[in-house]
Amino acid sequence: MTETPISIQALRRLPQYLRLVKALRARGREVVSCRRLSEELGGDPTLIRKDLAAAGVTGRPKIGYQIDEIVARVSSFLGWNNTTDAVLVGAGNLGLALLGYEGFREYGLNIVAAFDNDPAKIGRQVHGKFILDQEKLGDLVERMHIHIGRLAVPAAVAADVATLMVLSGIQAIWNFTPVKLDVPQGVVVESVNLASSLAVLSNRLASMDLGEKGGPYVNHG
Amino acid sequence: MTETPISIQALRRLPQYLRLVKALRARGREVVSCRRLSEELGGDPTLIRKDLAAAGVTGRPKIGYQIDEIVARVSSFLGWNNTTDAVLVGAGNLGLALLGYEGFREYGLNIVAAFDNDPAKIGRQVHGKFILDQEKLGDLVERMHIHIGRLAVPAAVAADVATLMVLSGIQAIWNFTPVKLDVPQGVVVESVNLASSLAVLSNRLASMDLGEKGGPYVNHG
DNA sequence: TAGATTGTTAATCGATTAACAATC
DNA sequence: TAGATTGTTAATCGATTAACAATC
Repeated sequence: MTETPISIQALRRLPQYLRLVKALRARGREVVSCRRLSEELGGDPTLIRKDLAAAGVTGRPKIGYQIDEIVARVSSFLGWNNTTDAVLVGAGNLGLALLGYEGFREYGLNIVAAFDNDPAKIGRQVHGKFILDQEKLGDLVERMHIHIGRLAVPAAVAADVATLMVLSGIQAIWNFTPVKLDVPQGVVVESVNLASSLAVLSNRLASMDLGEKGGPYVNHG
Repeated sequence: MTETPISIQALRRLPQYLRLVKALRARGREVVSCRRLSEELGGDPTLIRKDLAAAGVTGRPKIGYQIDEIVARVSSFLGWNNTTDAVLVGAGNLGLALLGYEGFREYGLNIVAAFDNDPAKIGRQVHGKFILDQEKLGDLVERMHIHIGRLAVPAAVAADVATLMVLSGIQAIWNFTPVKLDVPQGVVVESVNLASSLAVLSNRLASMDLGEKGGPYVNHG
């Protein structure tokens, strides 16, 4: 229990290692070295070694890392080896897309239902999932022991709906709105901040156009 | 031209300041201090001062910052004061949601059309935008002088479609796939990495459940 | 004026990178 | 064995925070 807690940055890199080694495994590879990973993803090999060590993966000198072990340990470290149920709050454009997006399956996240307060939407079924009355969020959360909720409502009501989620028993909010949420201690919020991402893209495109052709190319993919 | 280039981190914070001061302005405020911003968003007041300075905003001792000036300078610094045309490649669930999502208007990004290679989708119109044949991407990009493309195709074809985008003249790819894209120098890639975001959320929820109740609450919203 | 607040330089902190010893 | 690669400790680098001078 004296292990140093992993840094947010390292945590953000783990899924990329996981995805890459799964691809390598699909092509028949069984072991991989840090140098190889670093060539594919960028970043210093030592950094990758530290990240893997933090997730509990150990390699063998001269051999490298067993790909199966990376997959097993990293998946388990992230809690992605068994399925986690979650709910979606907000069945607008963005919300419904998140409902239909298959990509989340890979991460072991299963949306059991969507919630909205629009009577026109309540009762409908989209991508095989029911849209339920927001009022019933607490019932379902308690009954199915849900911990995670994705928030995808209009910005104007984000704060209020987040409060409702917390009162309903949600412990982790995956926030797809641009609003900074104020939640009580014990509740975690992780925001997908599209505006921040676009700011980085706009700025880099602008510097590029201004003739920063000599600068090193950096791909933060 | 000797200005220190702004850090990625600072860049990511700017949209949050922008959003908050716009909200304050809507409530009739005309000036704001760093301390106030820091109380609302978290983070050290000095950091906010440096971020604003990097975007060209100057305040006045004892007074604070003119909200109108923050809005004007930060918007212009990010290039969000005039509309930029962009295209969307990939008209699946996620792609269509991004097409319909109104939130991007605020950032001055206007999607002029979507592209796909599925004959069943080509020619259809969604959210008022046409879905065109992927083959015609180059034509439109050239004709309308488009620089930015959003990539929202299945992971399996992401690399190939990215190559097509680059060949078509796209200079900045906003990447919504989990794939690390390899692009030539001069092309910028910014990825919205949902897996990374979920990794952070999963991990924080897990540490919370393990009884890390004494730890400081951190909201990365 | 006195106090609040900005602007800027210096100190701290943490993440990344480099160096090198251990080892299959 | 010799060389490649991991694991780990030390050095570097950059971002954040603290201190303090300038000023409305």
